[in-house]
Amino acid sequence: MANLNTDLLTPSVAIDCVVFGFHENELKVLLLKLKNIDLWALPGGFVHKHVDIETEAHNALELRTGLDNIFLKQFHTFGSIERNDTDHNKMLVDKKVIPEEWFPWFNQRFISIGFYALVEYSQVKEPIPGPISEACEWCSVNDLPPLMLDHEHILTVAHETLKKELNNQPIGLNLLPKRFTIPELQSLYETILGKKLDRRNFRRKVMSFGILVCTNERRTGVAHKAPLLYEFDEASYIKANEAGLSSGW
Amino acid sequence: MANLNTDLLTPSVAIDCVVFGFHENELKVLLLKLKNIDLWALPGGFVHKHVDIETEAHNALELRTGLDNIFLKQFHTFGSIERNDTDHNKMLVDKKVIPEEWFPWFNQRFISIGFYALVEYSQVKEPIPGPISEACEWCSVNDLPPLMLDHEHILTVAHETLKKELNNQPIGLNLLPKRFTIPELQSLYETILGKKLDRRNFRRKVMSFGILVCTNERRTGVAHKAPLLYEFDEASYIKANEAGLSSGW
DNA sequence: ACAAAAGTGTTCTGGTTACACCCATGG
DNA sequence: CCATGGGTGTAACCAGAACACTTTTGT
Repeated sequence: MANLNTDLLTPSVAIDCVVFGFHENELKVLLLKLKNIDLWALPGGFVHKHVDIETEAHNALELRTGLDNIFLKQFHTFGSIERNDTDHNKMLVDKKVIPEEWFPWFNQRFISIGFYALVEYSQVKEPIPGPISEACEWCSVNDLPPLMLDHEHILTVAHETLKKELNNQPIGLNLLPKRFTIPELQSLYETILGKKLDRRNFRRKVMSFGILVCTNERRTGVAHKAPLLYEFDEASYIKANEAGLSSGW
Repeated sequence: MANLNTDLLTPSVAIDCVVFGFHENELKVLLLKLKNIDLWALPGGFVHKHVDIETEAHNALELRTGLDNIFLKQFHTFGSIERNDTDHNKMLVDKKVIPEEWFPWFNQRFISIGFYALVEYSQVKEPIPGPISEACEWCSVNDLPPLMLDHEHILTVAHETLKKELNNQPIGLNLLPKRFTIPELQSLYETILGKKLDRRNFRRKVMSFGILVCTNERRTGVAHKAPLLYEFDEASYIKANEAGLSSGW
């Protein structure tokens, strides 16, 4: 986007991606730091006229993470008129975050389609900043820098959605390395939910989903008793994802 | 929209509303029949530049139903490039569904934000057709006429969403008259879910939600034992709606 | 009186909660 | 050898599923 060929883009429509990762028992989000100013933004972008919005979201994330097989899900579309803030856009020009020529495009009324993504933290070697940013970093959800416009709100809604999804779907395949221990999986759940769970009940419940395969190998080198390593059985995992976990009516 | 002042509209963005009603034990949807052609469409429209998308959806429905206090919820945004179909739009011009001047606007690449609405069937006295339609009618979800573009898909996704929402939220306040019997509420649930439920278990479950108030009056005039009339306790209903019903983690 | 639908209760089962206990490992 | 965390078991409890019986109404 060193150049902005607005003829190729769908007017009024933007996408924003909330990319979740998990590292050192913290839920992280991938954020871009804008140039010349202490303000951060969600990765995202505009929608080319001939490209599906889902594809465009994938492309945006591939540019930032280098990964091309990211779990992505649309969760909400943000269409308040207050998202459009001329003063904010003028400021972006003043601070040379965006060139002046881009002002008219940026100053449109935008509707933004929110996606959330789940990625394995360690697979993102070096997050890549975009044309209007000077850094791309993982930030802890509990300790966010100042975010532009309504991006903090978008992030919150994504997090809420993720919490709810835990009741309907298994989670972990996209956030954990191939092999992991049950306590690590539990820590992921606890981190997303923001509360402690009972060890024994957690184990029983996730085992009952029938999506975990024990590899009879153990994580070595750590203190205390070496925990068993598990993998997801991908076929069952996908099936559980489609069918859903909860009972209901 | 007898006139289409495109300067006032947000390009590329449309909204489509799936309006559910309940009548004679059938789940109904409000549909518009296009002029001069046997093709139906969801109510919806375009988004004015200075109007929130939620407000715009409300306005669209007020125009069709005359109601201004409709329960509305965004459920998905449809952004496939295949939604844009030039042949289809040419056909609309040929058949004089839309005037030729409108063709360029209609033939844009559109992203459509889907909303579903729940309304009390009997409160919609006479559904009102719009500028490109000659009729506005309730159609049974199980017996749909031919729908334009991807509108059947949108409708299906809305119905799927509604089914899932039944597990998290109480439903009925917006679909039933003020007073109703438990069997009527059950019939609503059965209709949405498309399956039979056990009378006794259903009653116990909905009563446990603590959102129903018994009026000690009975529905008279019907055959067999006169059932008791209930009302929703709105405060509890709203609380249940926000807090959610299922337990989960 | 009888058919049909409303209203109430009971059992059985499976999942959730809240625990106690033993095992392995690094320090 | 002991503190710490991993792994397993179990009793109490509650919600959902399946089902039988009584009550009330119109015909």
